[in-house]
Amino acid sequence: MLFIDLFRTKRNRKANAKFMRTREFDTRQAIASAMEVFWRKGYKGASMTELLAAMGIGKGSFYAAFGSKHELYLQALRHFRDTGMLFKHLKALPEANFAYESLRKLFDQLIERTINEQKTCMLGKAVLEFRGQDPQVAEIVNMGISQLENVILEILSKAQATGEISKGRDLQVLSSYLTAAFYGIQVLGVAKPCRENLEQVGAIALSIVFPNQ
Amino acid sequence: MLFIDLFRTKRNRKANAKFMRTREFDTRQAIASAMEVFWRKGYKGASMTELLAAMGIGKGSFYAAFGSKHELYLQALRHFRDTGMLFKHLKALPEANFAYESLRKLFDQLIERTINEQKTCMLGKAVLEFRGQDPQVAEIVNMGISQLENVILEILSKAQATGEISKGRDLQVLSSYLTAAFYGIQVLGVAKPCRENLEQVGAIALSIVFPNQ
DNA sequence: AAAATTATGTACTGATTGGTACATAAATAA
DNA sequence: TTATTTATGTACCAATCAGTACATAATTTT
Repeated sequence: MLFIDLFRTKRNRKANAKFMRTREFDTRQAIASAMEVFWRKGYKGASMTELLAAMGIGKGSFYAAFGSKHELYLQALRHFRDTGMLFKHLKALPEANFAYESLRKLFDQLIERTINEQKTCMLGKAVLEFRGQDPQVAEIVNMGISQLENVILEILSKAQATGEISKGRDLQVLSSYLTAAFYGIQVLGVAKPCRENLEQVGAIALSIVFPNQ
Repeated sequence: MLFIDLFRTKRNRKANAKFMRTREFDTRQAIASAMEVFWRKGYKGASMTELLAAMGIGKGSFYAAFGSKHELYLQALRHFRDTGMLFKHLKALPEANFAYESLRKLFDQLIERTINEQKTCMLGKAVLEFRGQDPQVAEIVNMGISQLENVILEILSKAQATGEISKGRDLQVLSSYLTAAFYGIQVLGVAKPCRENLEQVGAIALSIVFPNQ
């Protein structure tokens, strides 16, 4: 309910209207579908025609519900960020015993996806397309990347508590570093889709955090 | 002369014509100007109107000389690659004494540019925009990134010869790894333009290659 | 100077862009 | 059933897209 209200626009602002035709599509599902298109094609590369086809709705419904292509893009970016598309399993495994294992899995899945689907993190793609020029995009992306850093930081913190990582190390910087590696592998991976090479690169990136593995 | 011939199109195919009006613009300079626009805006984001304005030529001249926007983009990408835009100094300093210094400088300049101009490597931007879908773009980018890897590899090789890097290490993988770091720092840098953080990340990335620094 | 050839600028094209206007359909409260 | 409100589909819009056609300007060989 609260979720639905977020998407009410000018024409639709009376939240507790007494008379209204019910919406025939699921807003969340429509955003998810649009996200897939933006993810593949980027903002400029995705046309309204394509987006509407993917969402399965008409122009009338769309502009009543979302207002503009740009607004839809922001929603799609938020959806990507809030569903943690590229690192779901990290949150799903908060009790994983070994940080090394978790992060190794993160990189392995990343490499797999990069090579098989040429799908890179949508936030990274947005970063390069907008170069921080669009403040709204910038904020969403910044939050999303901080989120990834924090998830990694949590893992590293637990590892430090259990002794898997030595006490003196600056985990804040290490999580930034691993995040950078995360994006670097994607760019390199699309340009040169060689699994073996990427796995070696990932292993080196991790070896600085876990010198004993 | 050979350079000019590369840009002859259908209308212009008689290479040794006896009668011809001389071209009023410098092809190379025009490509360089177009490159700046593509670099900032991407392929889809750059309109012909913008490109022509930047190049300072009219439609007639343009289509006679280049054939299409896509063709111009390929030329611009090649120009970017062949002028080594983002790592000029690495080639300028082949006799640098210490590999660590050279690479440190590479990362410092990269961070500076990323933060000040939000300008990331055009090849990386092309990678994410095209996702390896355009074979011509893919080939140019692949070559360009290999070029960067090779420049780094050369530096590492010399360092291994002088003992700055120990004998047993796999330099091939290390240069791929540093290339990934190179791109990762850019993505992270545009998303979160914090110089201190990026410098620390860069230092960590290098520390695995030069554990004694 | 005349013939030959290419370069350039301009007017134009059809297709596509994101977005609007609006008539109609659907839903509910009265 | 009727009044009220919102959702939906369609026809339409101006602006912009990349690209063409072509007349004219410029250059060189003859």
